[in-house]
Amino acid sequence: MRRSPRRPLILKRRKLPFQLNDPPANVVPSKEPYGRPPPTPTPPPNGPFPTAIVFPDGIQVVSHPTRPDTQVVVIPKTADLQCVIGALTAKGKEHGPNGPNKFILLSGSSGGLENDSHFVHLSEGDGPPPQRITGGPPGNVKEEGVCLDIKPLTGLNPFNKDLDCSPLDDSLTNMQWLGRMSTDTEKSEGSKENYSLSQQESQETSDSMVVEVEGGGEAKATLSDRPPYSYMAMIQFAINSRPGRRMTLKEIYNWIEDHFPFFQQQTKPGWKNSIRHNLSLHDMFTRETSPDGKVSYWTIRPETDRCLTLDQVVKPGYEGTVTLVPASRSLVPRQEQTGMLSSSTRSVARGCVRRMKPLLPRSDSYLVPFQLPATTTTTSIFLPTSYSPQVQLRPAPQRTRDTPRANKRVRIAPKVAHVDAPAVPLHPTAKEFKEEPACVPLTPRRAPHQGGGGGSSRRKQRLVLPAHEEPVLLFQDSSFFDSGVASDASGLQDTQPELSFKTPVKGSGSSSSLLASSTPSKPAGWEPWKVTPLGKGTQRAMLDFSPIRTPSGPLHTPRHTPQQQQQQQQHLPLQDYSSFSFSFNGTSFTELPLFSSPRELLTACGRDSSPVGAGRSLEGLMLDTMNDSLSKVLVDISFSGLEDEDLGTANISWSEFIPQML
Amino acid sequence: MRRSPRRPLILKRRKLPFQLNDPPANVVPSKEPYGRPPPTPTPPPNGPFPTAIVFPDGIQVVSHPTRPDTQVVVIPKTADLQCVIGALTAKGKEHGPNGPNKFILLSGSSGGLENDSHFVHLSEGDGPPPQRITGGPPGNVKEEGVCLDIKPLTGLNPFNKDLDCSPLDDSLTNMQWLGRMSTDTEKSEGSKENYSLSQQESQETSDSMVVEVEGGGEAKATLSDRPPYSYMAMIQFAINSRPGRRMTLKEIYNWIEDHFPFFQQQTKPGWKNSIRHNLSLHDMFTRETSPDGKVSYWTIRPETDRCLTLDQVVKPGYEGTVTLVPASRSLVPRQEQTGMLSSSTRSVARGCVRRMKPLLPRSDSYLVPFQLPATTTTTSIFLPTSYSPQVQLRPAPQRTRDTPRANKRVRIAPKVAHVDAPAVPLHPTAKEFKEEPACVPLTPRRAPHQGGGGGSSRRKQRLVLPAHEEPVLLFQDSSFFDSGVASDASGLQDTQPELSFKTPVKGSGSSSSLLASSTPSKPAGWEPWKVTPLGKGTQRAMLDFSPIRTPSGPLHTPRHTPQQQQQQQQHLPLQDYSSFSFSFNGTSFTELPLFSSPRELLTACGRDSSPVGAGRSLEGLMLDTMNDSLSKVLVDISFSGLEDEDLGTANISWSEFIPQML
DNA sequence: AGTGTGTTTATAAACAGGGGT
DNA sequence: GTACCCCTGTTTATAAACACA
Ligand SMILES: [Mg+2]
Ligand SMILES: [Mg+2]
Repeated sequence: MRRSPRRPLILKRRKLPFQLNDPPANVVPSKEPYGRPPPTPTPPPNGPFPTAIVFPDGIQVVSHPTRPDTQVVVIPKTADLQCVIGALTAKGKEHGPNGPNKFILLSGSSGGLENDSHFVHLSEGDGPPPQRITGGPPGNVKEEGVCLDIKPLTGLNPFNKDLDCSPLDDSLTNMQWLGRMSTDTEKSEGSKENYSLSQQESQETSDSMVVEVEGGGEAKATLSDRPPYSYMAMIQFAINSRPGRRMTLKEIYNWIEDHFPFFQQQTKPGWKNSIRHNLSLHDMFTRETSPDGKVSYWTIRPETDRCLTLDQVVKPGYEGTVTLVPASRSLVPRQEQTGMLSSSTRSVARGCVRRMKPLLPRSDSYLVPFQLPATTTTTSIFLPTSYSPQVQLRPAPQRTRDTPRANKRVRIAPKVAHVDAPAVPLHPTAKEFKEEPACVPLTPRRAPHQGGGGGSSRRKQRLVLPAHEEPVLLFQDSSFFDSGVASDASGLQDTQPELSFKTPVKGSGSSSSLLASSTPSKPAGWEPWKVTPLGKGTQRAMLDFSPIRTPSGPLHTPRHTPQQQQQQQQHLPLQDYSSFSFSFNGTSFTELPLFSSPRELLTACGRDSSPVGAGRSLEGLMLDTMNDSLSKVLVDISFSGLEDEDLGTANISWSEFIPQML
Repeated sequence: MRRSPRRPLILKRRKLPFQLNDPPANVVPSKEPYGRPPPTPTPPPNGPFPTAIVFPDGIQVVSHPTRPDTQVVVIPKTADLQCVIGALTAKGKEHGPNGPNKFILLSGSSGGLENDSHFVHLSEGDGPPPQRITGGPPGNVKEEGVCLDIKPLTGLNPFNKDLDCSPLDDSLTNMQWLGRMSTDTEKSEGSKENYSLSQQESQETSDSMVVEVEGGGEAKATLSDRPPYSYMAMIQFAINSRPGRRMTLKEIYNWIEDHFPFFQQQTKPGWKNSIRHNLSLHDMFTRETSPDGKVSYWTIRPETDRCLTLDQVVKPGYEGTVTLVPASRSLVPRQEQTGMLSSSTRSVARGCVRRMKPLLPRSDSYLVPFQLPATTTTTSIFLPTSYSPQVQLRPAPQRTRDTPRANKRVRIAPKVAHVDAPAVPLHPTAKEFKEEPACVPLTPRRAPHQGGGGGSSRRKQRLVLPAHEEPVLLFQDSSFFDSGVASDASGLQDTQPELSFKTPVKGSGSSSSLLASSTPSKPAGWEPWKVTPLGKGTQRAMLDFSPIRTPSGPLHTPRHTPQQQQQQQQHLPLQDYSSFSFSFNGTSFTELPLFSSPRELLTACGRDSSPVGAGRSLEGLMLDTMNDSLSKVLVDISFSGLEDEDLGTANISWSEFIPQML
């Protein structure tokens, strides 16, 4: 029934199409009613889970079909929270620290696993201070880089505190090459492009060669599967992998081919067209010219650069992401890919014409990427710790009974236009920041809809303006996790708490100092009124993005007391939540160490062109948390040491909010 | 060979594909070399011109196949300029003021008419003060609206000075309804949508009903042909047709269907998807919400609104553009189109599934649209005369022999972010404006590439930054007209000299007063250096957009002395060029009352989101004038009174530059 | 449950223009 | 010197996935 072979590949909430290379049918769709889009084909349901262990209240825990360290917990709506926690605890302890320690929580409401399940994958380091991944040689690290460990959590036990993260044991998520990029900064740029290309790439990926591609599980995606990242994401990965944070088009091609071998196998160059298209389309990518005017480099506009790198979004289930340039590729001259060969030589290379496979859905979830400012490169772009992405682990609010729904107040930190000049000083004294005004200068556009009252609720997807009339955004019940925050893991679609979240609450407005670098001045000519406040009225869930714990040191974000002025809830110090903790709000998670998925990291700034458009960049912090059901939740739970204390902490949060939800 | 039925429709430089409804072939293109896009199919050549009159030097004048008032002049490269002028004069006098008075100038170099000829259609009023089209009732005109007459020039004789332009005799380019929109402002908005819709539309198009659709020529496009406008253009037409300059989605649908019946005939709703896509994609379209929050209106961001209306781009050759809601349609409830009918009712309406036809190329050329600020509506958006689009008719510079090529200096006025508040005062004292600095505040982004010297020559299409190191842009020889300025008339693709051109030359920067409304402040965080200066280095031709003569009064732009600081040429007062005059530069037209085509009007602001992005809005003023050959030029020459004086004026310009060209 | 509206991504393609052969 | 081809870059069109009211 699918008519077009060119069906767009949607990274978000993929319906697991998995139909690859359908021949160009091009059937004339004479059956579709006029004015109505063709119905979305229903994907076949996922395979049943093999082994199910039934806990009290009907809670079932089954192994994930593809991820050995993950289990799926099917929770009936009638299940008791204590049973859920008990089951999770039991399972968490079952295999010890090396056993499966990730759980996908699924609501059993719809009679089992739904084929269009949207998983939220929360990966949160729960150890004492999380390990910090420093960028390569220690000398290259200019500031305190912040790294939230997103690995299978095997490194999160209290003993794994090595700061360089080099020997992670999961080969599929190997991040050894993380620190390699810091060396040889700005080396051989603009000269001997082919050679320097190989140098840089081999340098970047030399350690990756140790990864065994064949070592994967049975159902895992192969190397040649299409990566679950959008073109925009991959381009960012590529560019940010370079010390200079710039790349020529050819280098981008090559980087993507090297890291996502799927594209090597494409016989048609359409994907390159798409790369170019994305570069041009999205304003976040700008072109610079070498001093001699000979070479064009693509860069990421600093205001919009969230320093996304592949390592931050590396997904264990997808092997291709970690993969590696085969030695034969990374070291040989790349004439073939770069068009250095004559056209006749290239002509013979073409063979069977194969269409692009649709994007592979992430097998089940993805680990949330975090902005690791300059940990992988020695670029001048470096964020002081106070600017680093942080997620505040907030305690569950003392949910008063007043508002039946939509009472969890969570704020989204405005995207602080990322100052990538090293001249930007650290702001260890960030505690003086006021909260609301921080948003205001950042949102000159898409401004607070101060016009009419209601305003439409239709949102620019994932853009929510912290309207100044409601700087504190409200959660709505059962809207948090379903298909929302991390979506279905189909490729970097979520928001990331980038930089330190001012979590500006309405009130004093002194936070502009950090924000001055982004978009301090409201552009003339822009009229904030009347613009439909995206997400207004119907906005459901907001993450309280607060400074996360600084990985290797004390928290740099003491001034985070966001909602206090407008909320009755207590705000606990962050340290109390350094371990796994999240909470439900009503029937949904409400305040969470939720790392919004990197989606907005990738999308928010894409089309925005102006620094004043940082108002639009703020869209990047909107969470995809506006769903109504918490039927499907994927949560990585780390039983780092299996201490009951940690579980107890989690227990507090859960026990407080899960009852409403289940 | 064309593989995909979904071939995009390119409005610019259409190759006259005219292949409509090619069945979904989807042939596997096994013959295309790897890495190389399939070759563009060569369209069949245009039909031969029937009757040719040969003038000395081999100059041939033939009747245009489709436009009765147009003749095509094929000029061999060896032809003498005087012969060209003589031929044009003879032909111009041949039929008197009512005879054919438009000429398409074609270079005979390539052995005749090329099938991919790109015509530049210059329509320039040459009478004394050109008539002004006032917006409807005189009382509604708030400022001196500027209207460059783009009609068949029959109204440009010195006797046709009526200010309301109502009785234009060309039915195909009927603009009678221009003034009608001014009445009933803000009428019945948001209430009884269907009814008010009909009201507004019938009001808008009531006079258009007199247009005879069947009266066209033999080869003319029919009503159901696809309009030559992009979706973005049509949306702007639609929205700007409303007094409030806002429309709901349904209204946009209906407006487009009414004015472009082609879309009525579409059985598949893909075009609506495209409408929605364009609304979302382009930042120039924003959504507003009614005070009660019930209705969403789509608006055009004021900074980016150039007030384009269909009447400004009305093209005589395309009947669909002027056409008119049949009475049966505009007055009946529009349930069928607006989805008011039940789905089952709609279902029966679907019949044969027909694919969208590709965009019709403009039959030959198009009349350049001008921004007629608020002439069609009584909206508050109204440009004072000094802000109105203006083209300066500059004298041919005394071309010194110094630079063999690229010596014509023409500047592009930065797009002054369009102040649509009537509060903006006129600036009759605009002569004090300095030239360069005006550009600077407008181009905070895409800024002057002050990094390396050369910079890449690849441009963001039609965006040229007046790099501050070269505020005066240079023409390159034979680069002006071919496919450039007005392109091939495929749909609103060109730049328009919008607002008054500050033509900021490097030097004193006092022009910011007018610019203050647009984007006075450079956004923080934006780093202008290193951005590849689009069009730099290889930019070929720039139009010297200077204030055009005010239609019904003295010129309001006395301060136009753009290049003088940096050029050796004399700058004549504008009044000297009030009549037809244009000149060649080297082998190309150089300084010209050239109205860049409306393309940039439509495209420049589309994706830009920020007022600071006015720097990007400046792209809108980039001309598509970067071609290398002047092989094909379409020029409307108006022999308004057939006075030899007028021709003499033209003669001066021509004689000075045509020799190098031909 | 279905439709309409809105947001994004993917893909193909037209075309410009530089540079190489 | 020119024609042709490839590469890079810019836009537009179209389909589709998905959110959400
Ligand atoms: Mg770009
Ligand atoms: Mg928009």
